Amino acid sequence: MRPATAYAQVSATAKPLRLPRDFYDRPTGMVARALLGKCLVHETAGGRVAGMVVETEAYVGPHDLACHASKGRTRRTEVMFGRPGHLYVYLIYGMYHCLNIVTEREGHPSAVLIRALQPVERRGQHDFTADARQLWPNGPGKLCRFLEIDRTHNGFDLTSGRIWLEDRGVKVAARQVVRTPRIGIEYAGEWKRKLLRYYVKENQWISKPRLSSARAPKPSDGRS
DNA sequence: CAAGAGATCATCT
DNA sequence: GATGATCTCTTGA
Repeated sequence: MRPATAYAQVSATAKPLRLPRDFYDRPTGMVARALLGKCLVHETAGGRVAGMVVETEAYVGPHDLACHASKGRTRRTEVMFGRPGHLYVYLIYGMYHCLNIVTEREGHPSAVLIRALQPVERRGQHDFTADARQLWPNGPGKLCRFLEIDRTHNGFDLTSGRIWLEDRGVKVAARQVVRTPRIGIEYAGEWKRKLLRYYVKENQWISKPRLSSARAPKPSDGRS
């Protein structure tokens, strides 16, 4: 028998359950926290692709200067003003997509950015350690490639259809949750300092942001 | 290891 | 016409 891997921990769980709309209809920071440990699944024409959420960021509303909706209600941000539980996907830097999940009541524009997944399955494949790093879902742009999601999926309803989030019984304890400022929002004034990024402590699949100020505060955490 | 540049385009002014 | 919720590669100490 192989030793227990992180994946084994993910797969040996209770009955999968698609998260209902109520899950997303809560304060955005709460949803960002609750998403840690949940499994994001895309049933593609070529097979199932799935990963466990290990890193998120909350974009809490029109007053949040880092939130796209703070610039008003436009065609791009329209989805965020709608019902919770839908995808907000946009193209960034001309080459990458970012996947967000709309939160809170209709009319309140807010969303959670999924920044990293721990890979669980890709068309029958369950071991990803030998993959090229480029294929890993350990970053907002890279996880969209992994999940085969692009802006054609913008507005997709997660409560019905071939993309969804489910609870596989993985519990992320409070002591395992690290909070830091969000990444790449230098323009956001006071809001860049708010602790709205959440990730699973010591998980090897969290993204590798370049901003040292946004890194985990404790170098002693990662003894290398 | 840190810092900088380039790729590349939809969206908004 | 400028910008950006990214990522990889290159350079240099």
